[in-house]
Amino acid sequence: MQRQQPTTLFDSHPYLRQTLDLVADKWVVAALYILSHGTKRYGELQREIGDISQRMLTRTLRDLERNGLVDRKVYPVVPPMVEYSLTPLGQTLNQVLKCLCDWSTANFAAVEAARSRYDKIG
Amino acid sequence: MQRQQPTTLFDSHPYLRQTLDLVADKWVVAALYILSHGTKRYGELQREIGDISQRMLTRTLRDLERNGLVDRKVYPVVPPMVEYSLTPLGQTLNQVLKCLCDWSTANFAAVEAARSRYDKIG
DNA sequence: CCGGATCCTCCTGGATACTG
DNA sequence: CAGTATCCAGGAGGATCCGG
Repeated sequence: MQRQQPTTLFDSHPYLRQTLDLVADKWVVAALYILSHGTKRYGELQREIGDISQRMLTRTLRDLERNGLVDRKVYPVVPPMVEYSLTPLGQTLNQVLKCLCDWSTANFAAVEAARSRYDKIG
Repeated sequence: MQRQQPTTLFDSHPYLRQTLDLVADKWVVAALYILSHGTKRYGELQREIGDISQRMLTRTLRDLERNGLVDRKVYPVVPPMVEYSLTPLGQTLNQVLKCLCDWSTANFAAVEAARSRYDKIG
C-alpha cells in the first residue's frame, strides 16, 4: 500500500514469464512441433530436427517430460527403444504456439520493414 | 521431392522462431507490459521494472524500437527527456502475450504438479 | 537525465568420446 | 539405440565509470 508503482507484468501474471521460459527455446519448439505429428523415437527426433546435438536433445526431452508436456515410454528390449509423445497438456501448449504463428504470419513483414528502415537511417 | 522428412516447424512457419526471439526475453516482456499502461520516460521504465541494469534497459529499448514495436521520442531540452510508447504493432503483440497469459493461468498448476511428481520419483 | 564504453564473470551449448 | 560424462569456447548480461 505504500508504493505507488504500477503492478508489473510479473505481479499480475506470475506465470507468464515461466510459461515463456517453457517454450522460448529453439529446441523445445522444434521438438513440440515434430511430436505434434505423432509418437517418435529418440533417433527419429534427432534426424528430423536435424542439427541438434545429443546433449541438447536429451536435455530438451527431459525438461519437456518434467514439465508434463511430453510422455516418455521406455521398452525393456535390446537394443533399447524409447518413444516420446505429446501429453494432452503439451497439445494445448501447441495451440498457443499456433497463436504466435498467426501473429507472425500477419505481422512479421512489418517487423522486417521497421528493421530495414532503422538500419538504413541509423 | 527426394527427402521424405516431415517438414519442420521452421519450414512451415519460418517466422515463428523469429517471433519467439522477439518476445522471449525477460526484459522485453517487462517493458512491453509497462508501456501498455501508456507513454513512459527512460527513468520511469527503469524504476518500474526495478532490477534492470542500464545497459540492458537501453539495449532492450533499442531492439524494440528497431523492430517497430516501440516508438522513441527525444525532446531537445536540458536535461534530456526521452519518451517511449508502444506502436500499434507493439500493441497487437501485447494481445498475443495476453493469449500466453491465459494459457498459463489455466494450465500452469498442471505444469507444477508434473514437476513435483517428476522430482519426487526421479 | 539518458545513455555509451569497458571490463569481467558466468552460463549455455557444441564437440567428442564412452557405455549398457 | 539411447543416452552419459567431460571439456571448452563464445556470448549474455551485470557493475562501473564517463560524457553530452
